[in-house]
Amino acid sequence: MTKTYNIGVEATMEVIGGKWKSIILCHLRHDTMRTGELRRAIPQITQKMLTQQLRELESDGIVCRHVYNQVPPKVEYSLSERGESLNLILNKLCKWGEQQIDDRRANGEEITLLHRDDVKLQSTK
Amino acid sequence: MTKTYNIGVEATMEVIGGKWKSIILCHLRHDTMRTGELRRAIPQITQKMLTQQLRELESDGIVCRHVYNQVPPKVEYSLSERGESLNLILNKLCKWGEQQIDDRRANGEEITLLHRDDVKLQSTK
DNA sequence: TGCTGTAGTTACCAAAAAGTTCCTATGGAG
DNA sequence: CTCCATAGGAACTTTTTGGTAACTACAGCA
Repeated sequence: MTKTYNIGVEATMEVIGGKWKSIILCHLRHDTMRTGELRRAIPQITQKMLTQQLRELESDGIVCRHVYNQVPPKVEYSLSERGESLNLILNKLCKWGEQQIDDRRANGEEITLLHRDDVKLQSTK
Repeated sequence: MTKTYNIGVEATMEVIGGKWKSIILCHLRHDTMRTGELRRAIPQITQKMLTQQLRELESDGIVCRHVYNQVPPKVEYSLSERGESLNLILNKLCKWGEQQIDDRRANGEEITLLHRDDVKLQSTK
């Protein structure tokens, strides 16, 4: 009945794993975003997956959902404090991937990165 | 035909995502390990998944596979140079998860972490 | 009146990931 | 001779994850 993890990384991947969550979180690093903005920022995601993943992130305490009571609906998402604590990790995950893509292209692979991240790595302190 | 990523983190998660890969990699941070050692270190993994994930990590250039030509067989796995470049990220993924587990337990959840990571975070330089 | 944009739900289906079971080969221990 | 440990493979099933299409509500606009 007690939830058991063997190693910390399991708990982390439970939160940021899956096809979409880390991507959504990377976008939310910069701004608070509306549902439609997120959908346009992640063109391949469907409305269903976007909502579903955001709901899970919300119930894990990673993102905040702010509903404006108006029609047509307006809902904004942003990183919670707990979500912000992932910023450094998200930055590094982006950078590492960019580096691999560069390496692979230098190696002759046909591979493209559409949006390079311009976030400066914060110091680890 | 050209492989396209929208954001760096996609490429990273392609490599370390899934239920087992990040766990395997965390264990290999410390030592070169034999197949059986890994299997014992990750009790819930099956032989099949272990082999499969290690093969994928190998073909992504993250781990090295060293086969000793002897009977009974002996095979060792270790992080490649590219794999080592994930060390800092893996450490942070572990630490973040541990922190969350602590928070959740402090919050009354029944939750256990069997193996706390004792790796010191390296400086980012 | 009918169309648009918004955020979301639902039922259903497909694909990917993971799990189960049984199989291989062989030197050495007893 | 039999059994063990080792690393892995093959066939198959189950579970999880992701995708499709059709639907809601309502203000604003022409």
